[in-house]
Amino acid sequence: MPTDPTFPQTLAQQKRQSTLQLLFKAARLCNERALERVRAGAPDLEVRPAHTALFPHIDLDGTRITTLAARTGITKQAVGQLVDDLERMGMVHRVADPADGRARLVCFTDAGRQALLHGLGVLMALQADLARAIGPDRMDALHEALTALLAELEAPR
Amino acid sequence: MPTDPTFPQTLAQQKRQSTLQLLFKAARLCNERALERVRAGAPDLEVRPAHTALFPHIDLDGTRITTLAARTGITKQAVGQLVDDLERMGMVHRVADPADGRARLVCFTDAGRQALLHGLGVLMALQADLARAIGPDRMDALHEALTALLAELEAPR
DNA sequence: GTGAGATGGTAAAGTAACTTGACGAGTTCG
DNA sequence: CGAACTCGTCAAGTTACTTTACCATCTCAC
Repeated sequence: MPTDPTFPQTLAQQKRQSTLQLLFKAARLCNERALERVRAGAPDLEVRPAHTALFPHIDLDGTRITTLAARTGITKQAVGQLVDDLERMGMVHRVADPADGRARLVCFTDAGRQALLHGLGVLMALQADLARAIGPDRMDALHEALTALLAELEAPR
Repeated sequence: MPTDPTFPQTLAQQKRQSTLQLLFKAARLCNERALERVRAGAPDLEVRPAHTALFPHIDLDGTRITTLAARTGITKQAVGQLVDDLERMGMVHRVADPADGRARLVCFTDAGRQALLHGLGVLMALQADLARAIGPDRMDALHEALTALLAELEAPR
């Protein structure tokens, strides 16, 4: 019984909600769902959202902290902290970069690679479930529109 | 499997990126863009993303903290903190709820209403720009797909 | 080759945006 | 009336970052 049954005139409830607001909300909820499922599959897993956001940017043959920072759009210090966590969990390890004495490469361990595949599977399963719910055509349209949107958003200005 | 040459180098580099990953990225970038524009319009504005997220849920005739918490999906304590900030900035004020001695209604000040309209305008302008860039049809499809997706995501389980 | 700067990474502390837990004042209902 | 619930706040903790400062290494012009 959260609120009165009559719809309040908040600006969140205009006749046609802003598409961008929909986008924000959908992203938040999808993220929540995916994490729920990951945790359901591995109850004592202490990998947090920030860590999973890093995973897809680590190359299989290792990636520098600085590169990861550039790819994710956060500072190298922040990446360093996340890598510290992941190293403690045994998901990645740092190895010296043979090409540069200053640099170190963040590499997956076997456990890390396995977790990566598991996470990817969960994401794809969630996507499949959602596609079934809203119809594959809508999901395709969503994919197409988002691809175009990202091309525009990432375009140099 | 990791040595299989067809295995993607990083998850971000698959041939067809996960639609959900696209969704996450698009949301993040849109949010960034919108904030950029708001700040460009009002350089010394100290309203932060968390505050703006609260704005659209405040009814014009006032809303309780508890109601705001339910609408935004965060705790009432967190809402209380945000309202403290907004009150200090002169955007909202708390008035006693005549219907319930425990409750207080969060109401906009004139300055708050003005800021609300400004922010909404920025969001709509960004959306219009993006629609022009990717084509109105794609934007409509995006809107339609997201609406369906949200209906599914918010459905009680 | 060598010194000036750029680059890779770490350390420490601060901040934003939350959370959990405890609690007192006010309301509703059996 | 009293028990149970609800509204809001205070306090402390957590997550996910950031800014500032710093050293080690590399690159390049001279």
